[in-house]
Amino acid sequence: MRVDRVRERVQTALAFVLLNGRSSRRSITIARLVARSPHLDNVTTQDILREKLITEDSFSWKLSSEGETGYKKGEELRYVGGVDISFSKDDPSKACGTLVVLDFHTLQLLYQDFSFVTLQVPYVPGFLAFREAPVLQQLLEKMKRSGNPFYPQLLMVDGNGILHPRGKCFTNEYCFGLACHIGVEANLPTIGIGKNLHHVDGLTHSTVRKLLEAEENSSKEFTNLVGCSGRVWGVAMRSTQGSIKPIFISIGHMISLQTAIMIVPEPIRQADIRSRDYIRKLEMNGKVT
DNA sequence: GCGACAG
DNA sequence: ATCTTGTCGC
Repeated sequence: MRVDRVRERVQTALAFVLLNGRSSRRSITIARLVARSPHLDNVTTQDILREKLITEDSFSWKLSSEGETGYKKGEELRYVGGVDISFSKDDPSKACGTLVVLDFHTLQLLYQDFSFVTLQVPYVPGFLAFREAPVLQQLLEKMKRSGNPFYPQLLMVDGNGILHPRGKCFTNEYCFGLACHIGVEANLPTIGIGKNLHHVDGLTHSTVRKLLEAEENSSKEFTNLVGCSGRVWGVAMRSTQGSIKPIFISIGHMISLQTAIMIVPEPIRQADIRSRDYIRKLEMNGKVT
């Protein structure tokens, strides 16, 4: 529809202003829209939550790979959670939030839960959390309340962590993606994994492509995402076998990048696959309306 | 000529 | 995100 088109444009313009801190040609109109936009509350919310963000390792467990023996069972990383959302192809507002927990050693599925919701909040670049976080947090809450012993020690999130723009990208102040958001609110270590690049600090498709080619020499598995400011925002990880399209890993909460990249994104993939699979089955049976 | 940018 | 088209990037 035409209305949707216009809406989309406005939304994009709004996001542009909010993300870049500057306005385009339509600045006057946009400024008015921004003034009464609910996104402003979202900005404030992000600012507040970001105060609690921890960007270092802050957990009691250890990775089994770094120690030989001697760790008690309870001290190892065992329960790795992954969250993702899949959408109905028929109705974009109908979605299925998914939480899975895998055994980090065996990658066996220990827990899975789904939640169907109708999302009202639109997706606006930079404010993904306000659309997707609530569902995922509910799934976590539900599991925690039930006293499930497999409650995750670490959560992998389909979306970015600190690789997130909000104005002055060259400072450390403005970055707080979905993974950070969930991590802080759930008080869990989180890792953000994006399948597409969110442009931050001069990082664009071409920039990243150059970065990947620069270290092409041995096609390293991980390539640091270095922005114009010199800051490392995360890493681009090439999917196992010479795949051209990398995924983007950035820290969410209570974990360092070095630790994060040791915990490869298999869990997220599992969540993604299962979620998609699940919603398809249901739609085949006509149980989703 | 079209449109930047997580899902 | 999801579907689709076409093949590539400013």
